[in-house]
Amino acid sequence: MMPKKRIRQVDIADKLNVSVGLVSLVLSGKSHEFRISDEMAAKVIETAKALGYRPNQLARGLRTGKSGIIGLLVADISNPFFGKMARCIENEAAKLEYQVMFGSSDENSEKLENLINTFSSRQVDGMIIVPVFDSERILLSLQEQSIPFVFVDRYCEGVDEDAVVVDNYLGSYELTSLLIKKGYRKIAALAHNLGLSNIKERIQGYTTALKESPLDYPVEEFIFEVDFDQVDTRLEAVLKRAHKDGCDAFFFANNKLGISSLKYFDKIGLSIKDDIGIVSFDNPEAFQVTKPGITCLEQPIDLMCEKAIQLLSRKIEGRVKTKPERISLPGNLIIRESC
Amino acid sequence: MMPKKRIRQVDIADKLNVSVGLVSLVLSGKSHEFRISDEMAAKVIETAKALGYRPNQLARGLRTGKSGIIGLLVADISNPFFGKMARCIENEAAKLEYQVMFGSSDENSEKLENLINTFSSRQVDGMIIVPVFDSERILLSLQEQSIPFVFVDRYCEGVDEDAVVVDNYLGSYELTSLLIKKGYRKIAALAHNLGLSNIKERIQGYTTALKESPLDYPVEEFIFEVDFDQVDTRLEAVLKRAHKDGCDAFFFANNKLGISSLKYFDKIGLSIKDDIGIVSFDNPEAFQVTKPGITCLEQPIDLMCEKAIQLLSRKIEGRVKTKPERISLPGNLIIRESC
DNA sequence: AAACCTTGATAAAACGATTTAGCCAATATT
DNA sequence: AATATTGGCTAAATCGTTTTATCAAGGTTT
Repeated sequence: MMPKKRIRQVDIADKLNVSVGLVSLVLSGKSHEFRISDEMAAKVIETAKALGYRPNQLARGLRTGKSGIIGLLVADISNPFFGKMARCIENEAAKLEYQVMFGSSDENSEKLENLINTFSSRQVDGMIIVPVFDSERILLSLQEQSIPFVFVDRYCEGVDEDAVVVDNYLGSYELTSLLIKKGYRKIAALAHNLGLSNIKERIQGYTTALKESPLDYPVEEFIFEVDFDQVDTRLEAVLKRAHKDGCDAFFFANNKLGISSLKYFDKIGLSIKDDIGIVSFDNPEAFQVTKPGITCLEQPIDLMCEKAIQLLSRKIEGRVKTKPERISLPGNLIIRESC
Repeated sequence: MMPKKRIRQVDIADKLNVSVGLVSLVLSGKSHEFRISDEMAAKVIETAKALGYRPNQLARGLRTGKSGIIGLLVADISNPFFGKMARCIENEAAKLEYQVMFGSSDENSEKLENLINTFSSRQVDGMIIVPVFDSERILLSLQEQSIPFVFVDRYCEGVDEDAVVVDNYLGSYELTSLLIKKGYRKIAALAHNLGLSNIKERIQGYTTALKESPLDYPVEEFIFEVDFDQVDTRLEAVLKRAHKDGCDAFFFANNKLGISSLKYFDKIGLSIKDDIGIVSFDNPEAFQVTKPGITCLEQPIDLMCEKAIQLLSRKIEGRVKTKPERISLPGNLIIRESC
């Protein structure tokens, strides 16, 4: 069986005894603009279809300088939060005829750097980036390469670019206030990296809510940082420790920590709602099916992605814009039975 | 501030007063093969680094005929099962210096066709495909284009290509047998599309286990098909109906149905384990944190992806191979408290 | 009849790499 | 001394498009 060669514009041109240029003009819809006769145009389109022509986007991209690809850089595509994000970005990008290429940084700035560099090498037209800790340098260098990008979920302090995030401060403030209102007396906060912009804001909201409350204890002593790769080794101990120190409620700064902790509470034998109160950022399915359901702050991922692609595409198309925007969208407080 | 032009090989060549060809040879590591002097090679590499050269993969791809991109076509990247898959494919692909571009078909053959066509247009070197119902035609046409691809999770009956799947039959057989052993008398099965190869096998395993058991009722009458887009409208009624008809246990053919049903059982007021027994395919986090935990069959996603990329890469590299393989890997039965 | 449009096409130069054929010294071989 | 070999490089074709400049032929205008 023959390997069957791909059909190129020149094949169409040869068949019709015309030039490649003409074929190109017709196929890219410039017939009228370049006064190609309607009959000729029709013939070209017809044989293109008949031969099963598909444009070679590599060649087209090389010539036009646009690859039609958007790079999506998340911490981990297998995290349902980023999975949802990927899906929303995919949908929005598709509307503008972009394809999405993704990469997971694992919250590691070196990996992020590698990904950014390969994506740049692949001539992506723009990137949607979830920046990680300590990635300022590479992001500044990306700026210098003048490849358009926007931040989502978090931003990088030293890098002045568009960003779309949930209102982290308000969300945490609401979650924490709820715990306080319910009568919990000592609330621990857990986060995986206190250096990230979104986490900082979340801790800020948490702290402020407590400071404004009648509760009076050294809040800072009950903010715990448990890195992702320490979940298996340290999380259980931290939870036990906090409980032993009198914490009767927990604020989780993201879904991973919330979910993992659920397992440990069960193991330790602490009953949620009866023994301890719980609130968390994000709204993964696990929070919806577990009993009691977990009170949480759902992020408007679809809206965030819509905005992000809007910002990105106008950058790509070079539509001017005075200053980078930092868009903050309200989260959705979902009250369940965990507190 | 200047737009700062990208550095090309010719810029390096000009700076050193040599030809582009030489620069290319050096940078692609062919110095020795083409007897470029070590000092020259060193100079090229040095200035490449100094100027911050990054190869243009579009140009390279156009010339070499390899884009370095693998297309991943799943049903929905936001489904944690496919999210995990994406992550594993990403990791395996990275080892071979491939980037991954993804697309979600939503179990829709038209969408799949569009995605396959755009991916083909983008010159992906190969694709990992989760085929959907009624996609035989487009897949055969892909075969004719001689673009390498392998199936994962399911295969398409009429298309003879490599496939990597979990042992669906055995997994379902084990899950169902467990329910039978626990003493449940009437077990309903729910699936979202009985036409898919993996679902067929799962139903086969379920049916066989029942037929081999002392239980004696018309099994076929308790196999329910609830499409993804009918979950909100029909699932609750189906569950109620089955329970009213005497079903005391449920077999779910995938995570989506299992998770959604959990919510409805809660709503209907049926207590899992006390009132009904439950088993499901897949092992999403929701099954791990809910109480009681859901007994399920975990798929070896990492292994499946490893195999899939192996098969794909050997196809891409044209390494001969007698016949397409259909690899079936054993699942991992996880026994929890839901039955 | 010369000058001018108009219409409908073509030819050729890009885009940035890879890759092959070949050139010219200098050295080695017979 | 003539020829072959080797080392080190260059020139040019090529990948499949897009895009601009150009051209031929016919129709209008003076």
